Amino acid sequence: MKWFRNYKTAILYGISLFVLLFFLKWLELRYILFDHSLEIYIGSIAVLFTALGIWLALKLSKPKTKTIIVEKEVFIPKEEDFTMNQALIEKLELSARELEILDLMAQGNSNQEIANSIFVSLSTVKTHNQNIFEKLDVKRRTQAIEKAKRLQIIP
Amino acid sequence: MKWFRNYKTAILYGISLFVLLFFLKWLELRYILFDHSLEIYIGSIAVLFTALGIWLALKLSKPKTKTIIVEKEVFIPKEEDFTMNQALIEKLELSARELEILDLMAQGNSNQEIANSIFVSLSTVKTHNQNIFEKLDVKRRTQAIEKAKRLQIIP
DNA sequence: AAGTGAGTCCTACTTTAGTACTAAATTCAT
DNA sequence: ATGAATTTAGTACTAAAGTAGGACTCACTT
Repeated sequence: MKWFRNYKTAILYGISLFVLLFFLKWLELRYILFDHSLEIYIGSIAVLFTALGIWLALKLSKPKTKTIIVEKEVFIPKEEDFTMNQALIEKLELSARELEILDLMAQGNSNQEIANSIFVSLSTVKTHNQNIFEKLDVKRRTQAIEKAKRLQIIP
Repeated sequence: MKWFRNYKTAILYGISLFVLLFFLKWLELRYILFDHSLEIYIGSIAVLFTALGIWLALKLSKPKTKTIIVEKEVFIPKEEDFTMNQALIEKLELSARELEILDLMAQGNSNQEIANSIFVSLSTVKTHNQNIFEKLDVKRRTQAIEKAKRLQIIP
């Protein structure tokens, strides 16, 4: 009987309307000598347009939203749990290009391979490396990779 | 009088409807003789009852509740989620010494540093490296580190 | 006792990485 | 438009890494 609870008022309205129309009909029969079909027509109009109004309101009204925040433990896969430590990157003053090279470095590429993939010379990669090592305060590429991963600068 | 409170709006609506219809009836009695006003009367009925329907739906219907469940990701620090892929290590035939060196390598140590820390010569480390690279099918230490981490051979 | 595999160490060599500069073109905000 | 930062590229050098052999010891197995 859930539907009844939900539409209780609507049903009550319907019943009251029916009773009311019946009462009016009775009034009409007793006091008015008018064309009966007109009254039925008017009543039908009223009922129909009330229904139309209800339908319009229900269909067009914006639903009142209730936001329930449910905390759910999500096991984040390793490749997804990486959130770049933007603040740290800025503090270390690592440029976008340097990060790009750092990433390629961590993937196991040689300087020559990095140079080829980003279309610059080997010299340029080496220069970037120097800056990266200085900024990260490391001596070797392997240290740079380890530190960058530990500091969440690269995945 | 609890029932009155519960169905107050419905009753009030019923009364207002009654009053309204009575008023319309009165209007009808006064002006219905003029045929040209019938269209206006019907139109008024339609508009009024549409409005009533809208009002009824908006005021009396249960508010539509749209429940938005927001799954809040709770960061689970995977402290020691590293389980060494023992099966894979055996398949790759990596010895304990090789794993030890691989680990030190991944921490950013140079071959000389590795040699010093495990009290062997640089040559020995290099020999181990050759075997590690061959077993992991890589060309460089950085690739070895990347692959070993990816395959969960080292943390 | 011979064989095996892991670990050790070596020489000699090539390749790659890294250092220490210099310097120009480009980008970008003030 | 000017100055700072970034990106680019170079030379010349040293250091480290990697390659390709060979060789020895030791523990363990067959």
